[in-house]
Amino acid sequence: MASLADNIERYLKSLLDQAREGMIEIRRAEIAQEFDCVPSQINYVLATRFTPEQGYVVESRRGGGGYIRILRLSWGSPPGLLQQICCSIGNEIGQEDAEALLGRLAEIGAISSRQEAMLRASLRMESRMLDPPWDGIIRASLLKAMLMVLFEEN
Amino acid sequence: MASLADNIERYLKSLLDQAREGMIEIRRAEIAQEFDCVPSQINYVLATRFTPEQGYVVESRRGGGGYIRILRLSWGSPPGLLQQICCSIGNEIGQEDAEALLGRLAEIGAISSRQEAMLRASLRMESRMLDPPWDGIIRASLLKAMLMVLFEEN
DNA sequence: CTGACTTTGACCTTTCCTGACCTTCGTCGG
DNA sequence: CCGACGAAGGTCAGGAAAGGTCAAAGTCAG
Repeated sequence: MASLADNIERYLKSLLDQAREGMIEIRRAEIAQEFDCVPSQINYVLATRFTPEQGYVVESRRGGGGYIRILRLSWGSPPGLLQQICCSIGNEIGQEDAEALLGRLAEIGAISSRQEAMLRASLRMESRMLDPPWDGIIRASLLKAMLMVLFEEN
Repeated sequence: MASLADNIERYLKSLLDQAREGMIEIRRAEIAQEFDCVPSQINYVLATRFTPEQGYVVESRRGGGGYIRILRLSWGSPPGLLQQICCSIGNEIGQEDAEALLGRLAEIGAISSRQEAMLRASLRMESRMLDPPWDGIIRASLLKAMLMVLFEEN
């Protein structure tokens, strides 16, 4: 059921969980061999699941002794979290960035996966109904409203 | 007479009953094959019988390893009340009706007064930015999304 | 007979995976 | 010094594998 890309993603994230400093260094060819796939599959996974929007930074070096380094970005202290998020949303936000943000929130446990699913579904419904530029503007305001209400525990 | 759509609906709901977490993940093509029908019949069933108003949220992903995920909302207690509210909102709602609804939710303690204030502010912003009929539609969508997320305990 | 609900199929979009070919970097022989 | 070579990683396009959309045709109760 889970695709190869999903499995590689999970594996890399589990490595990140174990690692201190939220950083790991891998050899592309090694990972590819472990999962019995072509090396460029690793690039695909990195490009689709480890973007800055999703909270990761990837650097690499070619040539002999080359490597790929993955950093997991962390948000600052919980007190200012909501403010940081709202700031990063801005006045408008694209569908992909919005969903990446939800994924990130779920990953750090700020929202449950059920809440993530519902917010995602809401955003998609809203997306289908509106055209640019309204969709981005409304999406941003919807997201901020929902997060504010959600984090206002009680 | 039980139509094919009815049978598929019953089947999916029985899967949901068995599943923990009130969530199942299916492959469209598989279900279609089990019922010997075209895959798009599954979309029809989902679109007509698993809507948010009926207490369900559907998420999906395309492409290789794609899936369809169905979540059943718990709606907390008392069962039915929030679902009724959600239904009563309909496809669109006026600014006044929406604010009245928020007032009632705050009165019965379903949301805090801070939450009420924030939602009210959000609704007013939408109103200023959108013209009929979009404003009513987006208002309804935002309200329903909020109810779904807020009353999803856990 | 008519309107609402079902069912189907043709065509579309998204996501995944691979393989051929390209670029960068270290190193080693001349 | 320096240029060829090997060992990384990068790019990109194409084909395959899902699921989505929409409108036309079918069915059925009233």
